[in-house]
Amino acid sequence: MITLEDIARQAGVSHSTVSRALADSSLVNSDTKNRIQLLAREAGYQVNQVARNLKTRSTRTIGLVVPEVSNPYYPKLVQLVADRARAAGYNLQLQLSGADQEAEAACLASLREQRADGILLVTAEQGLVAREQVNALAAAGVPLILMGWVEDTEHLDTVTGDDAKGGYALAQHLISLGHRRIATLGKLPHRGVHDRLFGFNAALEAAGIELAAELCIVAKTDAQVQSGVAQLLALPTPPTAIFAYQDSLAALVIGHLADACVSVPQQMTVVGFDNLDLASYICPRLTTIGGHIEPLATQFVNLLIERIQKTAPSTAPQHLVITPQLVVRKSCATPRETK
Amino acid sequence: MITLEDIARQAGVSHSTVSRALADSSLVNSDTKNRIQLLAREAGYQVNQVARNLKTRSTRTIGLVVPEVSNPYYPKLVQLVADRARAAGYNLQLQLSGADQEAEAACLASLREQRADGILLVTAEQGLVAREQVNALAAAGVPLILMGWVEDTEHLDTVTGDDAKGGYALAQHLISLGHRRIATLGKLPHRGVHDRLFGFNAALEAAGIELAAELCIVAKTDAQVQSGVAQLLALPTPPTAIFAYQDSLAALVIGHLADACVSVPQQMTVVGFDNLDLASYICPRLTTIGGHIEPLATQFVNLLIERIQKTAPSTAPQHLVITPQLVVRKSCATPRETK
DNA sequence: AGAATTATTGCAATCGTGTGCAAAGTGTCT
DNA sequence: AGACACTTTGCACACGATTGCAATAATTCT
Repeated sequence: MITLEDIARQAGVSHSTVSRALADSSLVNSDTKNRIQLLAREAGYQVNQVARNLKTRSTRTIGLVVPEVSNPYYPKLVQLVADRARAAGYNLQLQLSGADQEAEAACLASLREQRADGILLVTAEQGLVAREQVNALAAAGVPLILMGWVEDTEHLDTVTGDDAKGGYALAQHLISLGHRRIATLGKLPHRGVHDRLFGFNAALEAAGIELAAELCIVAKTDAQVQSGVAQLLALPTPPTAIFAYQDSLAALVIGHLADACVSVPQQMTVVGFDNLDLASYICPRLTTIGGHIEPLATQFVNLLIERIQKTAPSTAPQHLVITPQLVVRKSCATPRETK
Repeated sequence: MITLEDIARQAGVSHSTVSRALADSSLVNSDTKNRIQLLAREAGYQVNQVARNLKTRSTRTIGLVVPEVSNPYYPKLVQLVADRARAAGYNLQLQLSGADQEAEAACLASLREQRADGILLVTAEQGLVAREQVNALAAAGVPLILMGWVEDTEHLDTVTGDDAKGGYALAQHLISLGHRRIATLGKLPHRGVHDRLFGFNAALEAAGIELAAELCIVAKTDAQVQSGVAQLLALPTPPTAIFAYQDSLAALVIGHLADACVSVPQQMTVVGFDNLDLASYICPRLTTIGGHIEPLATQFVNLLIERIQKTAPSTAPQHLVITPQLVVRKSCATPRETK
């Protein structure tokens, strides 16, 4: 691998001059500068960023920690973050913390060892697993932004979607269509007042609709969804609408309904959350909540870069909240009883 | 940020001893070793990998270049590669070359500057855009594996799915169901004998089925798919089956067929390619070609690591080919005319 | 006891850059 | 001609680790 020294020897100057010439410094004679630049280009010189990073104490790298990229929510986020990072001149070091974030601490440790200039940490259902490390990083002054709502993070920068508001809007939509018996299907018990299920239920309560326990299905895997759907259909009075915690679950629900010869939306209304690409792939196209991922990603990266470059208007922890929007498509209808 | 020197001062030894102690070298007294290790842990010392990388001339990082992660094919690959890389103790630097690979050269340059130990390059429809850089890297001895079939790469290590064989199997399946008038819908003119469309058409020809020009639709975007489907349905004798170049296109096709009140598979058979997760999400679940991505990813990473560690059985360029399998689900039926 | 061996430790160089500072060179002005 | 300013260049150190080699201390052997 060819170094500054090699070019210097070839040009008959010192490596300092080559360094300055390639940095286009005004301290070198423009003739020699051109000569050196040409020489370097011909020789195929590529700067050794490792050495540069050591010297400059900066890597122009941001670390992005997400649980996985199998779940289609995350790739969308990764793509947006990667694009914005690149536009700002940063490299992206991707770290996958595992479906249950079990490797979160290891990811952060690795990023810290690599001296990433800043870290974007996306939490999921498990919350903030590596709380100690995050606090240590924050204490050490490493720029770090958290995505997703987690308890006790007032001292950290956070970017969050207003899931509760999204859930609320979704429920209102179903109620306005005339639905009264509405099932929810999703993950384990939700994460408090900032959760989409919480908002959804809040709207139901506000409309005076009872939350029947038999209409709350806990399901994550395809098999669980299948049995959940079967369970709902077997009820004496089945629901007329199902809210799935996320689009991919909604897609599975629709599949299992089709297997049971229940057509969507004629015989059952189904809604999801996140407006992933698959929401417009599947049939019928899904009514869902969307528009939050893009601004989330943008703010996520922007805030981090402000922190890295210390150009943020305030040094106080920021808590950005993005409000998502209802996206109406074809998976909802008025309940069949009222038809 | 705390350094070896700091720990050394605190322990009253030289930084060399600290370095050895943390590397668990047998050259240091086990008492001092323990003392130093404890001290380092308490002080929250994290090795500076940048400095280490410079000295050891290795980064334990592999660069992965993919066009994008919006297209659901790539996240699946990224996930598998990331898991295997982590298992082997390597970090992953993700580089997105853009939907049209326009930034491919920049990605490679960046990875080279960062001194990645090895590079995994995934090409797409555009082929190998940054051919010069790849040849330069290969000449410089940087381990690099190519995924995807591209012309004139006999001198490089490659890992490829046998797309033609997959296409062939798919066509045979449709033929065996009785289909004779079969449309193909996909990207721009295909890439020769290694392409899925090529294999598909080869099977049709082998069965003596004519390839009508009006049944070959070129489409990439949703709008193009929509008009393509409309075009097919408007034919005097429409096809009884449609082969979409990839699963996501098949999903769109199914959506537009539904809009036109054509039910799948009763009135139209549809097949895709790749067996992405969405193939089992959508309704009806998609018959497709699959099983290749996992072995592709595994071989991809394994071969690279063998190259990096110079443990490969042969130094000659390897050309690994993975044969995919037919995955039969619910999107195919016998043609309606014969019912 | 003295020599030889072994166990520990520190010194110093190195990886490839960036950069403050001094030195040398060039040109201008009085 | 000499003082001065300005341009251009190189020296040398630093970034934070790893590691060969020499030096010292501890132990064993004759």
